[in-house]
Parts: sequence; C-alpha cells; structure tokens
Amino acid sequence: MEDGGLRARKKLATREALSRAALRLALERGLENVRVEDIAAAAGVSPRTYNNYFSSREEAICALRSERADRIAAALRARPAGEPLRDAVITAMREYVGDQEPDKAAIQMMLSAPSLRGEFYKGVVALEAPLAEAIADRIGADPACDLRPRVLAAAVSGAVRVATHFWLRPGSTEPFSVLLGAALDELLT
Amino acid sequence: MEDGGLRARKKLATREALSRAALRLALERGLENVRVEDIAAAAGVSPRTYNNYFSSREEAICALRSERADRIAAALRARPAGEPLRDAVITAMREYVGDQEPDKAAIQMMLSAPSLRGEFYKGVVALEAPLAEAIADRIGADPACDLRPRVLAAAVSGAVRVATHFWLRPGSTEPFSVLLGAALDELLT
DNA sequence: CACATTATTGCGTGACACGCAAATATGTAT
DNA sequence: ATACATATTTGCGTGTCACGCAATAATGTG
Repeated sequence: MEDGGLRARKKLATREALSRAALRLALERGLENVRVEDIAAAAGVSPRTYNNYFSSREEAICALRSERADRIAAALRARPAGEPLRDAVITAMREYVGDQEPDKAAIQMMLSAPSLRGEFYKGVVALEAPLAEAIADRIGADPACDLRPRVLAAAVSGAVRVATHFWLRPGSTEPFSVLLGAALDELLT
Repeated sequence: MEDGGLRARKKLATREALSRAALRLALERGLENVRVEDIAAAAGVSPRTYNNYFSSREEAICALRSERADRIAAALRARPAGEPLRDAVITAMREYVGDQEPDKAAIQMMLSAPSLRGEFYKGVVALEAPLAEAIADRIGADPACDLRPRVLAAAVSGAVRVATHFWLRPGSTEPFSVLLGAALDELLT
C-alpha cells in the first residue's frame, strides 16, 4: 500500500496517458468528435477502464491542469521569512510560472466550450487550498478560523484567471508571465 | 421581437420553472434520484422542451444563481462618486446581499457534488464581468486594456466564495452577511 | 510458490442530449 | 377578424454515455 509502489505509479501513468490523449484528441478533432472509445484506445486501455479514472470527457481533458497546486505552495514556503506576506505570495507565483507559456489553444478551448469551463474553474479553485495553507503557516494563522489566508489565496487565483483572460484576447502577443505579473501587482495597490 | 413581449416573458417563466423544479427535486430526493422526465413534468413541459432550455441537469439546477450579476453592478453604480473605489465596491456588495440568508442546503449540495461544483463556479465567475464593467466606468478605465477592474472584481468574487466556504462549515452559525463582511474587509488591508 | 489485494475488462442496463420534422402557439399586417 | 409569418413545443429515433456487477488478470507479500 505504498505510494511509490509499482501499482501506484502505474495508476498515475494511465491516468496521465488518458488525460493527455483526451486533450490531444479534443484539440485535433474538436471536442464533439472525440468518442470515449478513442480516448481509451489512444491510451491503450479498455473503455471501461477509462471510466474507472474519469466520469466524463470534460474531467479527463482538464485533469492535468488541476495538479499544479502543491508546487505553488512549495514555492511560497521557499520565500524568506522576513519578506512581507503579499510580496512573498506574489513572488512565489511569479517564480512558479517562470516564463513558460501555457498551451494557448488548449486553454482557449477549455474556456470557450461551456462544458469544459466548469471543470477548468474547478482546477483553478483547487489551487487555493494548498496556497492558503502555506499562507496560514507563514502568518501563524489557524486556517480553520482565520479568513485572511483563504481570501488572499482566492485573490491570487482570481488574478491568475484575469491574466489568462487577457493573455487569450485575440491579437494579444504579450507573454503570460508579463500579464500575470501585472495582474498580481494590482493586488498590492 | 421585443423583450417584454408575451413570448419572451413566457420563455423566462418556463426557464425559471424548470430550474426551480430541478433544484427542489434534487434537494428532496438527492441528485441521483432526479430524472429529466421528473423535472419536465414538475414544470409542466415535455422532456424535449427541458432540453431546449438546458443541456444538463447540472445547468438547470444552478441556473437561477447565475443571474444576480446585473443587480450587483447596479448597486455599485449607486454609490456616491467621491467614495474611494474599494470602499464603494465593498459597500455595494454588502448592500446587495443585505441580511438575506441563502439556502444553505442548496449551496451545500452544489459545492459537495462534483458535477455541480463546476456549474456553481461558472455562476460565481459570471458575477465578475458586470461588476468589472461598473468598476471600469467608475475609475474611467478602458475595460479592454486595464487589468485593474477585472482583478478587483475577481478578488471580490473570491471573497464571496471564501465567505460561502466558512458559512457552510459544520457548526457555523454566523449569518452569511457577517462572514461576507469579514472576507471583504480582508481586501482592504 | 501460494495467497490476498487491487486493477482491468466485458457485458448489460438505464439514462441522456440532440437532430429532425410535424404540430402548436404567438405576433403582425391587412 | 383573418390570414400569414415566425417562434416554440413536442414526439420520435439515434448514437453516446456512465456505471453496477462479476469474472479475469496483474501485482505485492509472506
């Protein structure tokens, strides 16, 4: 029952293979033209197995994005203790994102297809819990009683959403990191 | 083709009847035990008509909550022009919510059922656009270029989410308006 | 190597979303 | 009021899907 056992790793691998296949196929053919059967085949498992991992195409397509939360929290914990809270949070976010450009077509699709938007937002909101916990640790707050960590985390995740929105505007060429930095700066004023 | 015509009003009425029926049935019987057929019957239309209005049970159940956005924006526009931006936004939110308690069981359900959460978040995020526009008008910003209105609106909607989260905690008895006020105050500090 | 645990698979079932075309209701101009 | 145009509702058929269940295969353990 260990986490690093062959079993657990294989499960993660199939989950990832399924999700990658789902996203790739949706981008290639359009969301409407992807059968569950195709996703399963592309990942080398039976359709029934696909449904053991995900209970909807939407969930499969958005699953990978939903798993970056812990690294963000870790980036915050790595900030020096003396740094003011908001600066630390914002710098941690900037560091985490770095200057990697996300896949524009993928995010575009997730935000324009109504059936994917909800799943996408679930992923964004999921970033907040670990981030809020790291914030609570830093300011010595009880995350169960104090609103501040969660409100700040929610504001940060909101800034990410807004930056994404502007980054996707037709004709926009600015790198995501620049827009994210600008959005996060608005939280300081 | 008018907005106030009999046609348009009847359409809105059926839409609302369907959504109310869907929510009521889901609360009474649990989400799993609600057939599309039941919702349509409770609203007095055919199942096929139900599907002309909504393309999933989840959409029908969460539809009513998604339509409060314009009134929030109006509340902001009613604030005196001299008031500092954030105070105006926060006061407007407080005024809008007043001391009405939302339906705890309903929101509880929407946040605990994975298939509803995405739709619920879509509704919360939908609050941001009109609010951001009202903010942009107030500070004379171009909502297409300036990040500030949207970041602030997103922070407010995040605060609403966080307040909701705490309001739902088992054992919590504080009114929603108090928690919302506390969450919004964190945005000022 | 034997045994317990866990994952995968096939099959069957109930439900659902939606295209299409007919029927019905509504708005409008004469 | 009547006739006509437009929008909405409805029934039916179709392809798809999620999931319970039980059998099978794969993996970890003593």
